[in-house]
Amino acid sequence: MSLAVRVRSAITAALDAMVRAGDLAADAVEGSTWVLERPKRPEHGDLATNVAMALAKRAGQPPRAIAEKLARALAESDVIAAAEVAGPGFVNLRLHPRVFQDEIQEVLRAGAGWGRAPAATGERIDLEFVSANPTGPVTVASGRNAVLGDAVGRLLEATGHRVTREYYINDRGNQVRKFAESVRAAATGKAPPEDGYKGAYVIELAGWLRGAEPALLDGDDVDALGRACVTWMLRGVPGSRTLPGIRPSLADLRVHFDVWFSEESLYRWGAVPAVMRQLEQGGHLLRKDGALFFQAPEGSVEDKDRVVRKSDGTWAYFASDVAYFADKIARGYDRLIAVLGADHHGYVARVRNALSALGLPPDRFEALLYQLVFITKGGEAVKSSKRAGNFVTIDEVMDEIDEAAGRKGAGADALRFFFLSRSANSNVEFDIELAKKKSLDNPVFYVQYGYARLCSIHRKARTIGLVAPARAGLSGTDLAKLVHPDELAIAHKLADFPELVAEAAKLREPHRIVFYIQELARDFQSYFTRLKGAGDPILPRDSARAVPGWEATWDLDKTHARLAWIEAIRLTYAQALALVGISGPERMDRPAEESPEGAEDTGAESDA
RNA sequence: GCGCCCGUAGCUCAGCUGGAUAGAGCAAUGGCCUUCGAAGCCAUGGGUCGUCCGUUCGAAUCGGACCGGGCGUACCA
Repeated sequence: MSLAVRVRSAITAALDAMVRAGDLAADAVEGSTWVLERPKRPEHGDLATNVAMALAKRAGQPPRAIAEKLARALAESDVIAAAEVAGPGFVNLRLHPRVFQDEIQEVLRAGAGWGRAPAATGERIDLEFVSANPTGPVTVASGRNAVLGDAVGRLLEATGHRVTREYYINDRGNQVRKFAESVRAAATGKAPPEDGYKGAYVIELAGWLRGAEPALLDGDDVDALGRACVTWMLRGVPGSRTLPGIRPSLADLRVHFDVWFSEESLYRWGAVPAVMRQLEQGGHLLRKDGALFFQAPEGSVEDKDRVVRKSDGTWAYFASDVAYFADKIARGYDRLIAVLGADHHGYVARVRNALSALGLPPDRFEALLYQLVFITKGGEAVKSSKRAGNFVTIDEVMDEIDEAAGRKGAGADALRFFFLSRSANSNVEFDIELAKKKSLDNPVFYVQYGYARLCSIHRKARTIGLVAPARAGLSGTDLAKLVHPDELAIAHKLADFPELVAEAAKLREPHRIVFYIQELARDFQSYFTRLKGAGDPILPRDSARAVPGWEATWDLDKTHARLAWIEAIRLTYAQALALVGISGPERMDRPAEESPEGAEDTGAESDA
């Protein structure tokens, strides 16, 4: 049983006892809502409750009077060591160390399942994210979408939902046509068309298609060429750094999809006209100025009429979107989540209205909006545009950081941490120069270093013949040896983890996990360093072990208890990192120091 | 104009389903490595929580008005 549940039931039992003793009216307790919270200040106890204040009105007693009686009644409990009344009527609780020690056992018993709900007990969720136009590489701006969507997916899975990760490929329409025309122009050495794509990758793609798809390049089927371009954009050009491919780039970020859904396929299967016919039969389409509009349903204040077929006879993107969402619902999901930049927020009402018009449940659609990423360079705003070809790709950022850290994947870790360490509601400024220059200052490395150190303690323990009891079961380990206040406090923090995961998943807020990891890392590092200063090492030092008969004076039980505790921390840490897709390295070597400027450098000035 | 998001320390951000003396990282200053990992630890300084009004025993948190910023309000996607 979890710590919070144990404490809550102790309070409930005490309230019941008060009712039986006539100290409290039964109907005051019935249906009341009160909270158990972590006080900010340690003097206020391990936990505190506002129950006395919450009951005061209905009980017809002053909060402090109820609190006093509750504190006395709690004295009977075996989980609460002390209860005292404070302030306007808070009851501050101090728990028996045993409660925290038991929690270590809970963590170890749960193992890799710690913090996770049983699988496949929740909803079937379709999670659509990224879905960036396949007319350019993955930019840092899309990276935020990718990382957020992926982390939310991990959270949803951890809380028992079945998640399909989906990328909607806009592989038709104006943008793709323009892209194809730009590639064709580049292949023949011509200037790109007006509003065409100008990046270096366009030229690279053209060169590649010259070998791979010459017939398409020279033919006159722009749509077919467009599809080929999209295919190669997704897949990447072998060996190219300019065109690594959307799919491999995302894979480097540890973002994977179950479904790559083609917009064009909705037309190929006739889904768009079918859905439009249905809307028309329902009287939701309106002809105006030679175009066809979707009429927002009566009473929907949110949105106005939207074009579905332009006056030139082509379908607008909104037509395929309606068909797409209808298709998703037909696939039987309980919930459709789309991760969207804030610039798409108007889209939410549009999709909901269309679903209602089709007689489908609009509430199944949920938008997860995040604020936009502003790219700057040395503080100056950079206008990012795929068409103009000036953008920052996640690959260049990841490569740069990988190199600085001397470890493949460090860039993905840093990027993920950067985007996930703030709420989706806050704007992000991404400074290219800063990101590259200070890449090793990213707090993710602090967090990872903390993980590596936990692992290192286990390694060291093994070399002197000690094995964390956790790994072989806890039998014989006396967790009562964990008495250091920090050890109990950290155990308490571990106890918070499952509830935190549930909360973060419910709110779709992975940044909560990131903050938790940082706190856990800090708490342990602080404890560890201070323990060293206090001359109370976890493991016997080499010099101590050199003395014959050292075992007689060493408290081996305490060491075992601490190793079990460390394993519980490591496990929680690993689970938390996995939830946000950040790697937990077992070792981390400090990257080679840059040689001090000019130290050995008697040669020419650089960049003269 | 209307709609959504934001305004918290010098900077970047947590905290916002109401709780006690508002937190972290970076930056600044001063300490701490002869053995378990110093990418660290400890300490100090730094805040009218945009402004005003309201609700409440209690407001950074809820409501209203205003100020400032971002985004949207396309026959672009």
